[in-house]
Amino acid sequence: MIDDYTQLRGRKALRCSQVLDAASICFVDKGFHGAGMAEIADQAQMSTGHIYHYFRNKDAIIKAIVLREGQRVLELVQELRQLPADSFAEFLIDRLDEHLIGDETLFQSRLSFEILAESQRNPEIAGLLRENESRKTEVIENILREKFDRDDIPDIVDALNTLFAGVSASSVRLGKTDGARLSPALRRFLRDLFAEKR
Amino acid sequence: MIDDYTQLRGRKALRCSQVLDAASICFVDKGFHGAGMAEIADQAQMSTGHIYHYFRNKDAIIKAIVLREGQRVLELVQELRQLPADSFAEFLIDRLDEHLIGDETLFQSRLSFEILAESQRNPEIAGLLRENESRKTEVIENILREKFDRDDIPDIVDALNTLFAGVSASSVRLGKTDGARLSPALRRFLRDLFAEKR
Amino acid sequence: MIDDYTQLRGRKALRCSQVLDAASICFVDKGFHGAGMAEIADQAQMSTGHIYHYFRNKDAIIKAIVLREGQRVLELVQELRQLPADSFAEFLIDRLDEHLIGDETLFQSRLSFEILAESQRNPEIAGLLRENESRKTEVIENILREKFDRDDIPDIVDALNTLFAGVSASSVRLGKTDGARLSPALRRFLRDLFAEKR
Amino acid sequence: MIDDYTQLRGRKALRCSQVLDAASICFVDKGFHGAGMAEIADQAQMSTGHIYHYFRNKDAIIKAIVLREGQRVLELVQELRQLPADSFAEFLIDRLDEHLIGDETLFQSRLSFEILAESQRNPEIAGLLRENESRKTEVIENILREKFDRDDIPDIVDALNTLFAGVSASSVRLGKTDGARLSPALRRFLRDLFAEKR
DNA sequence: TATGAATGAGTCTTCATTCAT
DNA sequence: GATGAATGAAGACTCATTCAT
Repeated sequence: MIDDYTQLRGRKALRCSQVLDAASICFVDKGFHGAGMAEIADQAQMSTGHIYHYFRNKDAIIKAIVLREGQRVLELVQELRQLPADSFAEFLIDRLDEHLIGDETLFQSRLSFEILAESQRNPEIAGLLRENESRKTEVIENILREKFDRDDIPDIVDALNTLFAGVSASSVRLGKTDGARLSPALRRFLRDLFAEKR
Repeated sequence: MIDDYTQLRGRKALRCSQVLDAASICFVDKGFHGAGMAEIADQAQMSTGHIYHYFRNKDAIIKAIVLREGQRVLELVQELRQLPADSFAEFLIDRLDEHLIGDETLFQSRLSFEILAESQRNPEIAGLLRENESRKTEVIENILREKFDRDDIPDIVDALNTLFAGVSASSVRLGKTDGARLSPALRRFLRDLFAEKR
Repeated sequence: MIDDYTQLRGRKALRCSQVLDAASICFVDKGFHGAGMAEIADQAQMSTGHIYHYFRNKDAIIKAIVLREGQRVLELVQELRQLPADSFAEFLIDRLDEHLIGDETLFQSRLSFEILAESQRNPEIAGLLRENESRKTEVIENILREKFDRDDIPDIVDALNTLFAGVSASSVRLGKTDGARLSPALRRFLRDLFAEKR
Repeated sequence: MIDDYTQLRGRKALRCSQVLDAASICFVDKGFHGAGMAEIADQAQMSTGHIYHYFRNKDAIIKAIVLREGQRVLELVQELRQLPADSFAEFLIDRLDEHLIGDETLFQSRLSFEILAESQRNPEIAGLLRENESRKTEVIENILREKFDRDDIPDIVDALNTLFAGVSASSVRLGKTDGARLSPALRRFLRDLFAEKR
C-alpha cells in the first residue's frame, strides 16, 4: 500500500496516475458515489482488484486526486513569477476567458466541484482542500509582493479567488457557451485593480 | 402521484414541504447519493414508503427542491424592486457579507452546490437549473432597467452573478470564518459599478 | 367480512362481483403476484381500503374466483343435458374449436393457468381446484351415463378432460391463431369415441 | 455478463448451471415472483450478489431456463429417430404414462407451467417459447416424414402436442395419483393414429 | 359504506472490498 | 504484479394491509 503518491517514480507512478486519471474522468461523469470501482478499473485498463494494490480504498483515491490537484495548481501559479507587473491584469483576464470556453478548464472546474461536494461530508478531504487553498494563497501573495509595492495584497488575492471561483461555478452551471467571455465590467475591475497605486 | 408541487394547498402541501425540507437537510449533510430514503423519511417524520405517495422517486425530490428554490430566489430578488438606485451597491454588499457569515445562507449555498453536482449527471436537473437561472436573470435585468439608464445592464448582471457565485463557493469551500467580510477591493468594485454613468 | 360469496344477493353481491371481475382481469394481465391491490381497486372502481370490507385479503380473492369459476363450469356442463346422444361429438368439437379462436375462452384459459400456477404453492387453492374438478367430473359422468349405455364412462371423461386441458394449454402457449381449428385427427377421435358401441 | 449460455464451458458453465438448477427448483416451489433471489442464491450455494455476475437480472434467469429447456426437449425428441415405425404408438404411450407418475416429469411439467404463466406478461419469454415450440415441431415432423409415408404429418404432430399438453396439465392439476395411467380411450387413439394407412 | 393516507417489511439489485490463483 | 470470482451489507422502491375520518 502506498502512502505518499507525490514521491512515486517509474512504473508505480504511471499505474497510479492511470488510476487517478480514470477516476477523475469517472467522478466528473458520474460523481464520486455514482462512479463504481469497476468503472474506474475499466477506464484505467486494470482489474478491479488490482486498484487495491495502489489505493487502500475509494476514499484514498480522491485524497490522492486532491493532493495532485493541489500540486498542479501550485505549478500553474508559478507562471505568474515570470510575468511583468503590467501584464497581470491581461494575463488573468485571459485565464478567466479560458475558464468560460476551454474543455480542459471546464473538466477541472467540474472535478473541483465534485471534490467540493465530497468535502462537505468527508472532513479529511475538507482539510486537504483547505491546505491546498492556503498554500496556493501564500504563494500568490508572495509573488504579488515581489511585483507590487502595496499593502492590500491579501485583499487582492481574496478578490481574485472569489472571481475565479465565480467564473468557475458559472461555467459549470451554465455549460460551455460559444464565444462566452468575461464580462466587460469585470475586465475593467481587474485592470483597475492592478493599475491602482496605493 | 403529484406532478406540480407549486400548486399544492393544505395538508398535501404541508406533507410535501416536510419531505423537501427533510431532504434538503439530508442532501446538505450527506449528499444526494449519500442520503438514504430512510433518513429522509426519518427526518420528515414519515414512513419510508409514504414518501412515495408524494414523490415518484428520489430524483423527483431534487427536482421539486430545485423548483422551490427557483421560486424562493425569485421572491428574494423582488426585494430589489423597492430599493432606491443609490442604495444598490450597499444592499448587495450586505447580502454578500451575509453569504460569508450567515448559517441560513451557508445552508442554501451548500444545497446549491449539491444540486449543481447532481445536475452534472442529470440533464433534467440541469435544464431546470438553467430555467431558474434565466428567469432570475431576466427579472433582475428588468428591475435594473427601471432604476438605471444605461445600456450595459446584462454586463452588470453577469458580473453580479459571478460575484455571488464566487462568494458562495468560497463560503462553502472555506467554511464559516468569524468576522469574514467581503474584500475591500470587491466593495470598491460594486460601488464603482453602480456609480458609473454611462 | 364475508365467508360465502356464493350466497350473496343485491348490492353486496354486485360489489363483490366487481372486485372478482377486476381481479380476474388483473391476474390474467399481470399474474397473481404481479397484480397489486391498488390496480385491482382501480379496475373495480373502488378504493383500495374498501376491498377489505369484502375480502379478508388477497388470497381470499383468488379463492372466491376459483369458487365462482367452479360454479360457472358446472353451469356450462349442464348444457350437455339437453343434448341428444348423437350430437355429442360435434358439440364438443365446436367447443374445442372455440377454445382455439375465442377471446372469451382464451381469457378463461389464461385465468385457469394463472390459478393453476398459484395452486402449486397454495394448498388451499389446490384443494378447491380438486373439488371443482371432481364435482365437474361427477356431473359429466352422470350425464353421459344417462345418454350412453357403456361401462367405460370414466375413461371417456378422462380423455375429454385431457383433450380440453391440452387445447386450452395450446391456445395459451401459442396465442390466438387466425382460423385455427381442432386437428382432423382429434376430430376423428371424438367422433369414433362416441360412435363406438361397447 | 454472459450473453449466450449455450456456449459456455468449464467453471462458468458449471456455476451457471447451478443457478439455473436452483432457480428451477425455487420457481416450481414458489413461482417466479414468489421465489426470492436470496433463496435461489442459497439453493445454488452462492452469494446473492454473485448471481449477478452470471445473470443480468431475475428475468435473464428464466430466459436462460427456457433456452436450456428448449435444448433438452430437442434432445429428447431425437430419441424418436432410432425408433422403428411400428413402435411409435407404444413409445408415446409409455412417455405419457411417465408424465402421470414420474417425479422428474412432474417437475418439468410444473416448471413449464410456471414459465407459461410468466410468458403471459413477458413478451420476450413468449417469443422464446414460440421458437422452442416451432423448432420442436419441425424436428418431429421431419422424423415422422422419414418413418411414415402419409400427408397428414402436421395433423398428427398437432394432435400429439395437444395430448402431451393435456396430460401434462392434468398431472399438474391433480397431482401425482398412484398408478395413474393414460386412459384406455387415448391409448386406442394413439394406436389407431399410427396404424392408419393413408 | 367508503376513502386514501400511512406503515414497514420485503424485494431486487448494486458495489466496495477481499482473496485464491 | 495481476486477475476476476466471491461476498454481503445497504439502498431504492413496492405493496398488502390497517386505520382515522
